[in-house]
Formats: sequence, structure tokens, C-alpha cells
Amino acid sequence: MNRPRIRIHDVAAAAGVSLATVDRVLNKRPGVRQVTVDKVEAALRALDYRPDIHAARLARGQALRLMFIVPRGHNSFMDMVVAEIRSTADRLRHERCDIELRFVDAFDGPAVASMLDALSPDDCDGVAVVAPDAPGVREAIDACVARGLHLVTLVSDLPSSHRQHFVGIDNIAAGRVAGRLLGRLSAGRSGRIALIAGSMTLRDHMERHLGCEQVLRADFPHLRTLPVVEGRDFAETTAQVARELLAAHPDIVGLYNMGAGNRGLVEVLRQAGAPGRIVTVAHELTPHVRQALVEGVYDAIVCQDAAHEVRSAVRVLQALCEGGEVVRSQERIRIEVYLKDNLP
Amino acid sequence: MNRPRIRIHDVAAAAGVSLATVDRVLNKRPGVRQVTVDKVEAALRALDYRPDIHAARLARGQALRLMFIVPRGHNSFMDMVVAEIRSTADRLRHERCDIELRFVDAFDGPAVASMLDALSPDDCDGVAVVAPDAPGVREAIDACVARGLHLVTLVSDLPSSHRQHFVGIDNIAAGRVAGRLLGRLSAGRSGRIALIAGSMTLRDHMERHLGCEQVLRADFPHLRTLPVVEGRDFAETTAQVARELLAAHPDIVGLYNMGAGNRGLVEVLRQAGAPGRIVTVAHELTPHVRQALVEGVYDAIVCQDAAHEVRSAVRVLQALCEGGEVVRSQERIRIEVYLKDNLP
DNA sequence: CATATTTTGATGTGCGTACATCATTTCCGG
DNA sequence: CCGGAAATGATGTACGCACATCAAAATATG
Repeated sequence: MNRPRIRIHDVAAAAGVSLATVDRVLNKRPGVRQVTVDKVEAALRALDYRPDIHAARLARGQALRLMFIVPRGHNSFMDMVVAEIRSTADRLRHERCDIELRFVDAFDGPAVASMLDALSPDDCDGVAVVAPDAPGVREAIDACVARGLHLVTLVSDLPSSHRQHFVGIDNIAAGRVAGRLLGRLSAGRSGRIALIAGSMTLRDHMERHLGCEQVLRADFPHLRTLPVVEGRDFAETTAQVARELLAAHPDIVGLYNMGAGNRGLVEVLRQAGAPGRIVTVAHELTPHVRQALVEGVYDAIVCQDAAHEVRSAVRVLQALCEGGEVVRSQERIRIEVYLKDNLP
Repeated sequence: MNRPRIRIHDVAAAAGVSLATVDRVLNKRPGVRQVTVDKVEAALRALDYRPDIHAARLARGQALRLMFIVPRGHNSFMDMVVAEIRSTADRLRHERCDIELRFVDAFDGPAVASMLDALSPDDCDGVAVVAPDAPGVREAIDACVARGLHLVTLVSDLPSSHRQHFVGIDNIAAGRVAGRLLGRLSAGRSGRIALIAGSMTLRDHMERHLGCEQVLRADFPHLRTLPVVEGRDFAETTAQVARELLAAHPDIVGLYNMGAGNRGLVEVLRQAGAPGRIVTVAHELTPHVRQALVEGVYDAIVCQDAAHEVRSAVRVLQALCEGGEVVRSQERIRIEVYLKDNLP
């Protein structure tokens, strides 16, 4: 069961070459004939050699340098992401991994693109970027990867790019969950479902919308959605549009906020004094949302774990940079559902 | 921002002692005066020294030996736990961490106790045990810890013992979630809630029962629970008691299975042809449960992530054994809720 | 066949810690 | 103030790998 560890020495012996040659193959250094490369690789596979990660990092001497690029600006969820990046950076400083955090103007595509364009392998080994779906960003990502940087997208994906991994959730599925919660929690009543997004142009909000509509149309035809209104992810704007919605449509039985701005929305719902009458579903477990859930102003929250996402991004980048392996099950970000009883 | 790493050398210089003395303090070796110990520890704190984990593991030479003790027998959830232990063991073999897996007769207290009693620090450095609430187990755990072994409980806790950590969920809260789901998903109908547990003597099942009753009584008084029946966590027994329940109580509007045996229960519900009429909530996302959720036979699943629990146990044991730090937020096991739309 | 070129071997160093040994200093009681 | 014990310093080795250098061998080229 517990065979002794395989070291480079064993591989060299098995392949009938010297340590130096195995080293050249392992680190893709030039000056080895193809036949020899094949021999060594065969031995590597046969013995299932895997480098001792600790010895490797120690020997490499230099720490891994990772870069996180996130939107600046006040959004409780992003605040949680940033906080986790900071604390993870703090912890990993002692594990040969330096993490730098850079902010870019919220969803300003060209700014993100030019920040990515400015990165070279001299600056860092890997990048995690919250990628807006804006012109030029995809090209900048592809160029980064072509330059030899390792890159993952975080929270917001750009599937058509060459990013090596996406750390985040499937927002269509998240929208479906929200839709089903609205349908099931509204106890069979008929009426209108109000939909609030941050902006129509945000890919993730639109995907949530799509998923929600899918489920409502298919399984809850007695619930009809109102046109999506935009809260711009600001508390004040969201409060304003929510007030207008509630005033204009007395037959609203459910409300789904696909974006941020929950502080404002919660305030309006509290004033409306309608907890229990309108089923409300929102995203992300920020402090205000949490409070609303406990009070019963919100019924359910669909959520992604910001801390898990950051840690996952770091692990994936480490694996990419060091030629390690990604444990897929560990890196799958869950679509979490919170009721007042399972708050973490 | 990026101060250079602090090494033992720096600490020695700051404390005005030699490397050897710092080493003695760090590794709690004897032969250092208290005043000197204090001096060194002050320097350690002042410089915020943290050992380079990679160098440390490399130097330690010997791999960490962890032991997992889990109940033998067929339970889909435990199968998932075991599978994850195996795959984690496989991965960590190359990271200086050996994991041994031992089985003990399911919930046979004395057997668990004697297995724990037989362990000495020569056998392993840390233990994770699925601890049944049986006579002698608590004492055996306390003795293990007293012997210098590091020990965490997994899935099933023994809060009164000296275990150093519990990896698992709060089952009362899980029961509350189930209760709220039953209440909210039953769309306001009145009637009876059927409750099935594996056994009244299992602490976690009883805790779930407690939580569920709390919520139903407080927030859904129109739903009245039936006495708990035991399915013994076997598919056949569970099917049998479920059949009897459904036959005896035509006014059942909801059913909560707190234990295992879901394969049998699903079969009965399918035959009863009542999907949509009876709200059903169960635990753990095993293959059969998953299928039932997709079909609509089950409405919601309350769940803990077996893979996460195993990885968490390993990380915590590593930290305990190596004097590292436990990242609490990372090790909090979530009470997950699954609908058909957010299946992983 | 001689020379140039490529490929391979031999060998060494450094990473930061754990752990061991032995020499030296400090301390304490008598 | 002496002797023995305790405390501390000095030093070295090992861990497994990355990376570098130079010599030796194999191969290619004209």
C-alpha cells in the first residue's frame, strides 16, 4: 500500500540516464534527443513520478507571484472578495506565494484591457481577473495567455476567451434556482413577479434572468414576470425602482433581485410592511442581506462563496504555474441556497 | 508591502541568541532557561515569524501519518466519505502525508473505543474518527488526546470529549432548514408531517428532529408531526415503514427523512405516484437521491459535502500536527440546500 | 577521418528547516 | 571559589529539487 516515494534518482535509474538528463526533461530544458525524452517520459509515467511539491517550492527559491484584478467601487459582494484576497495574501506570504491586488474602474472594459496588456511574465506568474464582457477584454486575455501568463477569470467569465479556468458559478442555473424558489415559496398564489437587475448589459444578471424565466414559464405559468428594471447595483437607485414597481403593480406576489443594491431594496420592503406577502429572492450573503433574511424580509438567498472563490482561484493558479494538478471537485463553486436557518 | 521573509536566522539575531536556541524553543526541546524562552518568543512575535512550511516538511523528512476511522457497512453517504478519503490519500501521498483508512463495525461503540485505545503516537500523528455516541468512546477519545495524538471528530461529534475539532454540520440547524422547507414548500396546506429517522439513538438524527420540530411548531402550526418511525438506515426497512405511514395517514402533506435508506423511500414514493402532493425533504446528495430530486420525487435536499469534510479534516489535522493555523472560515462546513436546479 | 556540434554525465550549490553532536559558557550550591 | 549541572553556541547533515557549469561522449558534417 505504502510504496516508497519515487524520486528523480529512481526515474534516472529506470530510464538508464543521469539525474541531469531527467532534470532537463522535467523542466523542459533544451539539449535532449527526442528518443531520450521519450525514454525518460516513459519512466516517469511507469513509476508515476510526481515531484515533491515542498522540495520543489523550496528549491525554486522565488515565490510565486499572483495578481488579482478586481473592479473598484462599492459593492458589498466585491468587498467580501477583496477582503478574502487580502487575508489570503496575508496567509500565503509565508508559503512562498505573493499576491498583489489591483483595482480597475468598475466595468470599464478598456481600462481592464490595458491593465492586462501591461502585464508581462516579469510582473507575475498568474492572474485572476474579474472580466467584464466589454470590447477588447477578450483580446487582452488571449494576449496575456499567449505571453505565457497563466490566467483565470473570477466571478464573471468570458467563455470565448483563452482563459485557462473560470472560478465562479453558472448564473443560468442560479437564475433557475431563484425561479424555482419564487415558484415554490409563493404557495400557489397567482400574480406578477418583479425582476430587478443591476444592468441589462451585465452578462451574469442577464443569465440569471434567463434561468429564472425558463423555470417560471415551464413550471409556474400562473406567475407572470414583469419587465426587468435596472437598479444599477446602487442602493438608492434600486430602492427607487422598487418603490415604483410596488406602486404600479398591486398584484406582485414575488420579487427577484438579480443584482446588488440590496440595502436599498430591503429598506423599501421593510417600509412596505409586506413581509410574508411578497416572496423575495436575492443574491449574495452580504451583511444587509443577512439581516433581511433573519427578519424575514427576504425569504431565500442564492449565493456564491466569495472566500471559496478566492481560495480556489489561488489554488488553480498555483497548479497552473507549477504544473500541478487541479482537483476539479474541489474547485467547483457551489450555487448555495440560504434560508434563515442555515446562515453560516 | 512585501517585506522580506523572516527566517530563523533573523529571529536569532533579534533575540540575541544562536540558531540552535531558537530551534530549541520552536520545537519545545528542553534545556533553555525560561528567561531565554521568553526573549525568543518575544522576538518571534515581534517579527511575526512563521516557519516556511515547505522547508519544514522537507526537513522533517518523515511524512505526516493520519488515520481515518469510519463505520463499515453500506450507507451511500459513508461510501462518498470513504471514496473521498481514498482519493485524497492518493493525492497527498506525494505531499508527505500518508493517510490510512480503517473500518469499524457500524456504530459499535466498544469496537471504536478499543480501536482508539490501540493507537499510539507510533502509529500515526493524527486521527479523524466518525464518533458514535456510545459508552466508552468519549473516554477513548480523551485518552488518545492525552497520549499526544491529535484527534478530530468527523460527521458525528462528541462535544463533551476533548476532541480538538469537529468537522461536520450543526444538525439542529439542518433540521430547522428541513422544517422550514417543509413548511414553505407545502403551499399553506394543513395536515400531517411524517418523520423517518434511522434510529432514535443516533445523535444526529435526533438533533435534526429537534430542529425540525422547533420550526414547525413555531412557524407552521397548521402542520402537525407524526411520531418518528425508524427506518434503520436500510432501504428495505425504510420502504416498509414509509408504506405503513402513507397507508395509515391519508392526511400526510409532508415527509422528512432524517436518515439514510433513501433508495427504498424513493421507490415507495414513486409507486404511490404522489409527486407534487407530498412535500419531501431528505438528507445527503447520494446518487439515488439525486435522481429523485431530478424526477421531482424529492423536493429539496439538505446536505453536507462529504468531500469538503474529508479535505477539511485533513487540513485541520495537518495544522494541528505541524503547529499551523486553522483558517476557521475555510473549515466551516455548510448546510447545503439542493433543489433540482442547483445540483452540482 | 578530423572537426564541429549536439547530447549526456558528473558534480556542486542553495533553499529553510529539523535534528544531532560536541564544545563552551553560565549558573548554582556547597 | 570550586565543581558539576544546566544552558547555550557552533557546526554539520539531511531533506528533494531547481539550476548551473564543465567535462566527456556520441553524433553529425564536410
